[in-house]
Amino acid sequence: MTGGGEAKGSLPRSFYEADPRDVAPALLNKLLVGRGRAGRIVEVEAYLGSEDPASHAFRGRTRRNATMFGSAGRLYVYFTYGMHFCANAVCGPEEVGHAVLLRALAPVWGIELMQASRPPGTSHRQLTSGPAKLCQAFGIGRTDDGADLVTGDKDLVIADDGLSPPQRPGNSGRVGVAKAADVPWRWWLQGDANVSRGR
DNA sequence: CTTTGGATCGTCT
DNA sequence: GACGATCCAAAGG
Repeated sequence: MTGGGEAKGSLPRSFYEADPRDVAPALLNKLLVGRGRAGRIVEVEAYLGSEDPASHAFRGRTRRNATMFGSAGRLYVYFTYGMHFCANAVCGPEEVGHAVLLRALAPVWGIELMQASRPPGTSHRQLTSGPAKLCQAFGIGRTDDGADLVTGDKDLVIADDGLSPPQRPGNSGRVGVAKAADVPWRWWLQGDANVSRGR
């Protein structure tokens, strides 16, 4: 019995109600499932809200980042570089703006649908090997901001299929951030071909 | 293999 | 008006 209106197989909301530096590595080897597709999470980064100069939430709540200040277990989707979307799992208590950026997946099923959502000729390894790539492969866009990963109201959940997180994940500073470049809040599944090129 | 620059526009100052 | 939690193609070694 899971209770609480959880979608079948999805992680409980309590999973997300923790420090993003703990949630992030715990998300490795979980599955992003929905829209006829599934991918195993192989790379993540933690962002610590108002305490973190690199976080969108650092300078407080705005219209764009409002989802980060809401319930844990929702998806924060933002638009950047004039053409890309990236997706985060909101963590921690409400009003603190904590989140985990989903940086890369290993395709598991629905691969033909992912191919169809990416540019023609995209290789298997490049389907979901970056934060904007995986959003494109799953058809995640601005209307998915705020999607509930626990109830699956937008047909997107994170599920546990029994594979544990790696005991010894790779760990480094975060990619593409100018500020707080020293903190090692990026984790990945070592040896996985779908991890994005770091720095 | 690595490096560089263009694309493209919502958001906040 | 500046600048992205990026990606890709093209150019250079």
